[in-house]
Amino acid sequence: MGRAPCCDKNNVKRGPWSPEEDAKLKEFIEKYGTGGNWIALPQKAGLKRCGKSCRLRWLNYLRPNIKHGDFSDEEDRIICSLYANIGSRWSIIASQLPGRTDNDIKNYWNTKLKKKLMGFMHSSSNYQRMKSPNLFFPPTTFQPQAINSSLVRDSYLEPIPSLLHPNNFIMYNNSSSNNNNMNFDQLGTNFQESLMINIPMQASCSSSDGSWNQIPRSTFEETQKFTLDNYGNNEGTNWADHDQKLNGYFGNNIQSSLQFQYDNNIEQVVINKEMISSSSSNGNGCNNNNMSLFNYFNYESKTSIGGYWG
DNA sequence: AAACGGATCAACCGCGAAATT
DNA sequence: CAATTTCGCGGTTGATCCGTT
Repeated sequence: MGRAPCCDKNNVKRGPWSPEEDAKLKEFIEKYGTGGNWIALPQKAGLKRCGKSCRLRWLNYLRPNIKHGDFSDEEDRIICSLYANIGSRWSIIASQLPGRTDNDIKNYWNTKLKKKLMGFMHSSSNYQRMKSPNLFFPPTTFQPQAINSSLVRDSYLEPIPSLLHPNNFIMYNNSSSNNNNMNFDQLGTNFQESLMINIPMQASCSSSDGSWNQIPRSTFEETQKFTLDNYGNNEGTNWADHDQKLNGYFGNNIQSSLQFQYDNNIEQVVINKEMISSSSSNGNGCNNNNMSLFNYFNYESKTSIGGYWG
């Protein structure tokens, strides 16, 4: 036996809303509010609609100050950066864009922005410009709104300096128990190449829930180049081998970030690294084991975006 | 002008979480 | 505390639009 339906589907109207229905719903809510009960609302308002349908119509279309139409470059930047950091948590992303609904942003991402981003990444001229991303995407003036979710709060409370700067996409989870629960999203269907690098934990850990931190940005002291190999590809992923290989490159006290380089038709990843202090435990409930820095690459199309897990 | 196919977006669905009984 | 109800979210659908052949 399945779940009981929220309403009698035979006796409710479905499909697009008429102007009359819109007017009824709007008038009722402006007069009496939702009463904290969407299920009971349609009957009170004289609508032959499911409560869920009323809620959706109000939230996505009728409530005041809804913004429809084209998204600005600044909104694009915010959406991309947040998506890269927290994935498809549309309601949280919407909370950072006044007037935009989660549904709108989701549709916009799926139909336009994702392609726009891919197009950008496919352009070799832009690829060159990515070497100096801040020239292409000047620092944003974005100031995050208050966020209630502790899960994501620490991931992006800092102003995001520029879209597509690799540092913006890097997240790590310092909870070793979650290490096998990688839940990354991939933009392209042609995903072929991944890279995961173990990095040590910072000496200090200020995450409120002990689970999420953002890798700090800093000046890098040394640059190491290498060409992506087949480690960690989508079929037969062997992260352990890959981590071991990269640990061999960098040792235990190296903090790394990634940049891209595109020379002579060979894609390379530049690993920027710096020495940081580390210890086995910092006394804040964070440990240095199983730290991972994660990025992945659509190697064939020279496309990259960050991921997350948790 | 008609047929076709991709793009768009409002709306629906089902699930887990939260609230209520 | 368990059962039930409601909410809120993210994924998906399908009607419509629009450009191309």
